[in-house]
Order: sequence, then C-alpha cells, then structure tokens
Amino acid sequence: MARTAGSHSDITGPRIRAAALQLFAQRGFAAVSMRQIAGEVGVQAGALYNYTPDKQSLLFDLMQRHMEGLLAEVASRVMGDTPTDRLQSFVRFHIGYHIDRPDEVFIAYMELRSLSPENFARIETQRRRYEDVLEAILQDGVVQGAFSVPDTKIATLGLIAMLNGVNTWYRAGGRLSQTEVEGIYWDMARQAVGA
Amino acid sequence: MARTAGSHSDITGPRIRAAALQLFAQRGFAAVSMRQIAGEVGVQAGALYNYTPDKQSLLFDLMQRHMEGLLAEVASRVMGDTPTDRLQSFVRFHIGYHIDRPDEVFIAYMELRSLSPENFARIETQRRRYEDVLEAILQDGVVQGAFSVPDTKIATLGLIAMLNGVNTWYRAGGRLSQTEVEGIYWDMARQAVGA
DNA sequence: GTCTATATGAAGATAGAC
DNA sequence: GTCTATCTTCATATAGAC
Repeated sequence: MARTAGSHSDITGPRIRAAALQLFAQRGFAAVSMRQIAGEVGVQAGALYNYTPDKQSLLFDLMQRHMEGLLAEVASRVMGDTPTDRLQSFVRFHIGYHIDRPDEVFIAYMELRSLSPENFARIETQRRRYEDVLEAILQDGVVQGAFSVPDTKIATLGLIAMLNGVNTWYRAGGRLSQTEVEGIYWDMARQAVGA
Repeated sequence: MARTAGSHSDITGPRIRAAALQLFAQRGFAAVSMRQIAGEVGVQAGALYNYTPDKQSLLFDLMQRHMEGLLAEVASRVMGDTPTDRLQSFVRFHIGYHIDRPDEVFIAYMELRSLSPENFARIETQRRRYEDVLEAILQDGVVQGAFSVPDTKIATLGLIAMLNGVNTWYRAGGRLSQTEVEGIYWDMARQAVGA
C-alpha cells in the first residue's frame, strides 16, 4: 500500500520507535535528526510530534521500555536452588536477551549521557536494580561458600561488562549458535567467581 | 595572563586536543560544537582551523594518538616467563593504563561510529593489534596447558570487555587503590581462564 | 595565529490547512 | 494524523583584516 495522508496512529508509533532505535544505535542520538527518523518511517518531520513531545522524550521512551522489559524478564527467568544454578540462569538469560536486542542494549549503555538529568536518574535506578539481581546471587554464593569473590560489587560490574561484550562481536548466523555462546560465557563466568 | 590576540602555536594545539577530549568524552562527538571547544580553550572558533582541517580530523587525531600510545606501552610493559605471568602483566597494565586515561579510552571505544570509513578502518587495525597481544598470551597458555579456555578469540574479547568495565565505576580517590583494583581484576581474569 | 564577519546549510520545534 | 511552510537557532567552515 502506498503511503498517503491519513490516520495511522496504531502503526506509526511503533514504526517511529523502531526507526529511532536503529538510527540512534547506528549513528548516535545527537547525530540523528528528527527529519531522518521521519524519512525512515515515511512521514514528514512534523508528524513525529504527534507521538513524542520532543526528541529527548523519544530517547527516554526507548530506554525506559528496554529497562522495564529487562527487569520483568530477569525476575521471571532467573531461578535455581543453588547460587551456582541461579548464576548460570542469569548468565544464560543475560547473553540471550542481549543477543536478541543489540540496538536496545547499545543505546541503553551508550546514550546515558544524552539523557536529561532527571531521565538519567530514572534509568540509572532501573539499571542498579538489574545489577542488584546479580550481586544478590554472588553474595549468596559467597555466604554459602560456593563462590570465591574478593568484592561482590566489583565482580558484579566486571561480570556484566564481560557479558555485555558479546554484542561487540556476536552476529546471528555466525559460526556459533546462541546456546554455544551462552555456554562459553557461562564457563568464563563460572571460573571467574570460582564456582 | 589575560588572553590577547597573538601567536600561541605551541600551547594552543595541545589545549585544543585536551578540550576536545574532555568534551567529546562527556557529551559525545556529535553533540559538541567547534564553538564549544574554542570557548573552552579561550579562542574563537575560526582559530581552531589553524590546527585541524576539520572536526573529523580532530577526532581521528585523538583516537590515533591514544591507540599509538597504548600499543607502544603494551609492547614495553607486558612481559614474563610464563603465560600466567604475561597475562598478569597484561591485566595490570591494561587496568592501570585505562584508569589513568578515562576520557581517551571512552572516546576510543564509543566514537568509532563517528569516524569516517577510512579513519575507522585505521583505528580498527590498531585495535586488533592490541587484542592480538592478549590472544597470543591465551594461545600460549592453552598450548602449554596453563589455561583452560574454550575459545581464545571470545575469551580475548570477553576479558578486554571485563577489564574495560573498570572505567564505568573507578574514580581516583575512591575506597580502593589502583593496585588493589588491579589485584581484584587479576583474580577474576586468572580464574576466568582457569590459570 | 587570531580576530570579526559571514556564507551556507541544517537542526528542533510549531502553526494552520486539509 | 499528516501535510506544507516557517520560525529561530545553531552548526561547520571560510575570507580577509590585523
């Protein structure tokens, strides 16, 4: 169907977010213009303002949705009777979730500085809640003598940084399956905490 | 001394790079204007063009200098008779070098997408040379049976990502000394490769 | 080498017609 | 809800005086 003037509120909103997501990830928030986003969607720039009050809110909306999805999923997917089992499920969940959403992840970690101070504070709160999930597992493991970790806070940040690194090289259809990648990172993570 | 019109070629160049470095790291390349850099240095925007042909070259110059310094230093600082010793010296070097240069490191990893294709290719080549230093150590260790690493390429990228994470939280004057931080990351790295 | 002034283009955002 | 047209500001980069 050719694009014509008219009402498309149901589909234009998601299309704007999808276009913004891809463009922000590829070129960076500051380097992308509202006109470019509109062009990708197939509308004029002015039409975007029916969906977002401004460019900053569009970025915040993307990051907020990502963090909420991440927090909801980690809560339902991380489980196990022992700290080691829970750590494994966290590592595998994190790798899988991040592999599936490279653009969201990239933006959430790279465009923090493009947020207004208020929006930054909100996203940071959500991020800390996610880190706390992992740190609680590590603390449990240390208390129970299952892990050897000198500093759970630093280990948390170090592990997450290591896991995030998967998105710098993983591409779907490469030589390794997602499960294989999960297994490799789980091996490294398990050894890193002395489990 | 008040700023006045005149010749200052010896000091203005470094001051421009220092200002650009800080501003690019803080706000991102695309979000920083030549006027802002000039303002930080204390000259007018036009004067910058006596030192760089354009903004892109200024970014490339910063990244190029960083990578060359990194490669020169890693070559002279990483040593040891065994793979484990060499890995330890690499980890401690990497942490120390990165802690000392947060802005350079941040830009080198975050503004790759802001480079022109030709400049990107040059920086990528240097980056790969740095990764190769670590991968050679891991391969040595695997061959000699000192390390347990399922995939040296992924382990290289995973370790570097983990080590780079230090810059997301380390601040000079915090609760841990640089040597303590090096020790913590060395513990994690050593365990991660099964050394 | 730095200044002022400016050429030229593009940015975010809004107004009002349809 | 989208369009066209526009306001206003700011961007990179250059020219020529000092």
